[in-house]
Amino acid sequence: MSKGEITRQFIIEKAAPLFNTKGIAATAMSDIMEATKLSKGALYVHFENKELLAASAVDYNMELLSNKLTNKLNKYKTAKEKLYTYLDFFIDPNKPIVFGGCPMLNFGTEADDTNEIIKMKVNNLIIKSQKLVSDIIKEGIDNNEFKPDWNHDEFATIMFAMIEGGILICRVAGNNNKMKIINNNLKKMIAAQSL
Amino acid sequence: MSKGEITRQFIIEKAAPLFNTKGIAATAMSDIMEATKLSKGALYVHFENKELLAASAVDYNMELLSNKLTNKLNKYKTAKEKLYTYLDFFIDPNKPIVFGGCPMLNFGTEADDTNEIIKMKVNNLIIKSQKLVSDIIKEGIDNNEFKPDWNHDEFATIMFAMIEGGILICRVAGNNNKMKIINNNLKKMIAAQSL
Amino acid sequence: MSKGEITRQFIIEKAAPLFNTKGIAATAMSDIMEATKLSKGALYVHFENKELLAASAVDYNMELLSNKLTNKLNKYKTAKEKLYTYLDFFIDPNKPIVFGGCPMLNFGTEADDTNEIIKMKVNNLIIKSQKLVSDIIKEGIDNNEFKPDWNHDEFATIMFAMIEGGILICRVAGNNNKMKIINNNLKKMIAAQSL
Amino acid sequence: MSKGEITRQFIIEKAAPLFNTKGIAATAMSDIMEATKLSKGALYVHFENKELLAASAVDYNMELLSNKLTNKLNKYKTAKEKLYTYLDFFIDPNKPIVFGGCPMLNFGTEADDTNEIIKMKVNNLIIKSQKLVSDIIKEGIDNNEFKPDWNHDEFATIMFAMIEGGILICRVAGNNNKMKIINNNLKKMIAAQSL
DNA sequence: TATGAATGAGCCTTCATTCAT
DNA sequence: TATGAATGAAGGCTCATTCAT
Repeated sequence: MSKGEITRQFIIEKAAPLFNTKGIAATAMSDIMEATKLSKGALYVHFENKELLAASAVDYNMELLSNKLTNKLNKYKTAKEKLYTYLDFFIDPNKPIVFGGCPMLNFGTEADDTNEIIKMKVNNLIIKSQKLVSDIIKEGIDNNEFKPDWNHDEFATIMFAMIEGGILICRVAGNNNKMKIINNNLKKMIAAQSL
Repeated sequence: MSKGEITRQFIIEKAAPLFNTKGIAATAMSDIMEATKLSKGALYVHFENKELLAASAVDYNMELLSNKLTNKLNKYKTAKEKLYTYLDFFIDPNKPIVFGGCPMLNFGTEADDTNEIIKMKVNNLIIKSQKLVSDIIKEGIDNNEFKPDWNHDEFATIMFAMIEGGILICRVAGNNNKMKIINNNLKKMIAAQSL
Repeated sequence: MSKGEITRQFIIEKAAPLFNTKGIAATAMSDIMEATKLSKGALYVHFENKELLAASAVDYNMELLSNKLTNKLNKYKTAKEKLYTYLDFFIDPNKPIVFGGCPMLNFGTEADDTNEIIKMKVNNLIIKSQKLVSDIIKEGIDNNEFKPDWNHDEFATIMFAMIEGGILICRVAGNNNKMKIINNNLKKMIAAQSL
Repeated sequence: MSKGEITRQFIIEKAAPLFNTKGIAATAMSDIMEATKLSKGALYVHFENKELLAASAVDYNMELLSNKLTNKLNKYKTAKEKLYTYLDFFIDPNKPIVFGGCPMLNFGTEADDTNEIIKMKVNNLIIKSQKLVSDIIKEGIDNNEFKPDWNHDEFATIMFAMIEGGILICRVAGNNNKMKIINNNLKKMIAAQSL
């Protein structure tokens, strides 16, 4: 990695939590200057404008979430264990895995009406996330862990939606009570499909 | 309503969709001037600062949603009908009842880390929304529409979370496909508890 | 004149000599802030952007020149006197009537490749200037001051071009020697056509 | 020419039309980077700062004009032919010999109030240009082409001024109509002095 | 020589807010 | 109440220039 690439990556890593916390519009280039201790000009050496830096930060936040989740899931073998691990991964929205909370939720709601590029980035990960769950279940069906007629696609959607909704509820409430209920109920649904 | 109150209300009505669409940080007072065709000074006669105007706009958006929903629900008698109506009320997130989409989702994600007052406002409506569903079910249980052991509180949470998550998915996707699945599955869960 | 119009005019009057001296590109809004002792925001209350302010300053400089010239000319009756007065009006390019020198020359050369609007403004005054001279001669012909076959249109062009070229030479030289020669020769040409 | 000198010359050749078109103030080092495809550092190896590069570009533009003109003139023998060729050399200000138009006019008007060094460079060429014409006429007088009492110095000034003024008029107008008139009249004046 | 990362002053512009009218 | 002129901090961005490599 060249010096430029190192700095570029460094900027992204410092900017990502800012954007995910305050939002894109409310994060100023001067906030990123402060966080990186870099000069204004240095930021613009590596990013043509704020929008492109924000887009990179969105990517970074989403990849961070994806990678951390994938790493966790890879430690488990059975589909059921994987699904439970997935659910527990999101159990504490007030102490989130990615600083600032779920980037799909944060950037998705900020960008839906105003930023087509970021909207598409978020959409891609939302689709990928549901596919991940759906594929785990499919695997579980093939391994005779789950009932063969379980509609894995629909359940993946339901599970994803419930988790995101749960994150919203809990972050706004300031506690994770409702996520525990959601987590519990999803586990029950999974158990109900287990053989 | 005095003339002042009329103007104040007029400002809120024009500002509310702007805040709900662009977000609070990205909405400038000049945007509201343009939308209302009022002068800078006129805005500040009625609202001490942007934050208070934003707070009023948040209230307005949330009340608008609440009222429209309540009005719809009041047209139905049975709990089941009410629940189904509730679900169908959110069936089209890309042509939302409140311009800009669900204010709980929009303002909740923007405010969770940065604006305690708005965070609390959103939290109150989230709680109220779940209570509304929970109470409908309770009533249904009393009326022998639903099984008496249905955990109405938990279902209200699940239903709320799934709808909000569904809104996110659909607005970002640009289509309502996933909400149909969510709607369908929730109706099945309700039917499963019906007597 | 409303307060706003007064301020607007005041800004133009202070900005005009700056633009005419340094050029549009080299004149910063901060230069105008200093010259007017107004705040940055105040400037933008009255002018949408620098380009529009510059355009107004160009207009002002050109009108100033036009008006001063016209006033001078109006003091004389005969066409010959008017032409001589016109020539003497431009006799000292290093102490120009309009601060910074001839705006047609200054803005014309800066704008010809880069700013269509200003280019057109300058073109209009150049045409008007030649017409002014041409019309004076025509009047002189009608009054039997000048030979009837004098090509007044062509002479107006020649005279205008020679004056502008003379301004260039003299401003760059730092003295008015060459303008005296030009002035002299033009007067001889006029005398040669006099009856 | 060493490699360094080749690069230096290359930079000047690419920068010269930019400066002559946009003006010195409005031409950024980054414009020159783009035009040369050279790095920031490479530019500063060859030129201490923008001002010195601009000065070199001014020189280059003026020498280019001078050389092209001299080459043309050298093809002719008689003074009259030379004068006519000189005039025709400037017949099309909207498709100028030097890209961006006459550098004396462009840099003279930009520099007169702000840049003493460039002002002097322009002044030198203006003087030299007039001397060139004056010397041609002097030669013509010695060769009995022209009347011996023709004031060659004064005519050189008049001719130079008229051409520069004509360039201004035509570039701003976007057509060469007036230069044709100027060209024509100057030729008539020359013819009037021919034996 | 040449690169391009880094600087920081300065650019034009927008912002929320104040206040005389 | 309402206007809109005025403020000045802050916004995103560009500039000429420096310097380690």
